[in-house]
Amino acid sequence: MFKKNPINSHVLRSQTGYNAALPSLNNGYDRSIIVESQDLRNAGLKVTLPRLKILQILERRVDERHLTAEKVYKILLSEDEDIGLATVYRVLTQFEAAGLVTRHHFEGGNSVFELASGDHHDHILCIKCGKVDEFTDEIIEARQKQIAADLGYELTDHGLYLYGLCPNCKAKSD
Amino acid sequence: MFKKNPINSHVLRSQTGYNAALPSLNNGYDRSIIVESQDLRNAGLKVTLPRLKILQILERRVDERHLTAEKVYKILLSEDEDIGLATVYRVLTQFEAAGLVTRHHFEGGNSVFELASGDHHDHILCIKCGKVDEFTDEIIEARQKQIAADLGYELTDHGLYLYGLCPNCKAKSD
DNA sequence: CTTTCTGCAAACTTTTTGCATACTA
DNA sequence: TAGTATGCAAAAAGTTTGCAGAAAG
Repeated sequence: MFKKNPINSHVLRSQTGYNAALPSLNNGYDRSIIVESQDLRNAGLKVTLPRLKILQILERRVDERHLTAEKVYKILLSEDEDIGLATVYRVLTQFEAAGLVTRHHFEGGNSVFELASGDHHDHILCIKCGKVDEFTDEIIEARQKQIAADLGYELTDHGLYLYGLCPNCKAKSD
Repeated sequence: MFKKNPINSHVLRSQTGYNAALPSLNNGYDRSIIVESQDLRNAGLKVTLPRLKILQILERRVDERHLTAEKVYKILLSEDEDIGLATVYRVLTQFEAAGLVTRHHFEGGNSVFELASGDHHDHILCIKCGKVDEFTDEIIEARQKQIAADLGYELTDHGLYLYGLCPNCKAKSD
């Protein structure tokens, strides 16, 4: 992996073998390397530094859960991780295949990735600031199923995207 | 425009001046050059051969209303039109700005263009053969507005995409 | 030790842009 | 004729891939 960052390499290596947490190496963010590592193993992926870091970045983003590959890459750079953009794409694609993350194609065409949270939800995006909120609606879900059935389709997936001005931007534009 | 196709250049030129239809030059598809030309003018666009041809292609596709720029380009090529891909992109973008076409980002990220038909509708796509059906549902529309309002958003647009197996593909996979 | 993974660079795909020439009105 | 549009080629932007070296198990 041509690492420049021995500390993080160590974090990774240290937990090999399912041993306990490493408080001294904890950077304040990753409180669950063990859990994350297990997530990776469960997904059939080897535990590697890039995968762990990317997974952590996705988990850490409680406020901005939708990230582009580029954004993930920049976050990695800002944390002095020497992980290539190609690897970010590969890892995110693997995560998607493993069901760990979901890929969306918001307006504009770029892929954005979001930690798969199990529960289905739809999105509403602010066209001005890019804010993304999530919601679910049983009525819409039910209608979708009905519509697919009426048209003779076997529904496998669906995406609902609402676009508009978020409360903040709406206030500013007044 | 560096035309190689004098016949079509002529079609275009002949109708300059709002004169009548040109049956002898009618290729069997474009029954309304005059109407289309007026559509372009109304959109604030000059009437040019590329714009006319692209508009006609979009209008002609009753069965497959959603085309990528690449697809439009290939159709043009197959009709011996000497129109560049860059122009196709430019024209489609202009059409979109003028409200003549709608741009979608179906799964996969590529832009697909569809003639704007005035009425709003959503899409259901076959993940196997690429078939696209359209539908509208008042209940869903109403819920969307309600959800946006509840979240404090001012709704400007929305897209609902259902993915599944169309009746044909479903039958085949049985 | 074997298999899998990663960094890098190069290839690809889709879309946009600059510029000289050609066309519309 | 003035101003806009187009073709071509080159540039961008986003994403994927080949390969040799490195890490995981």
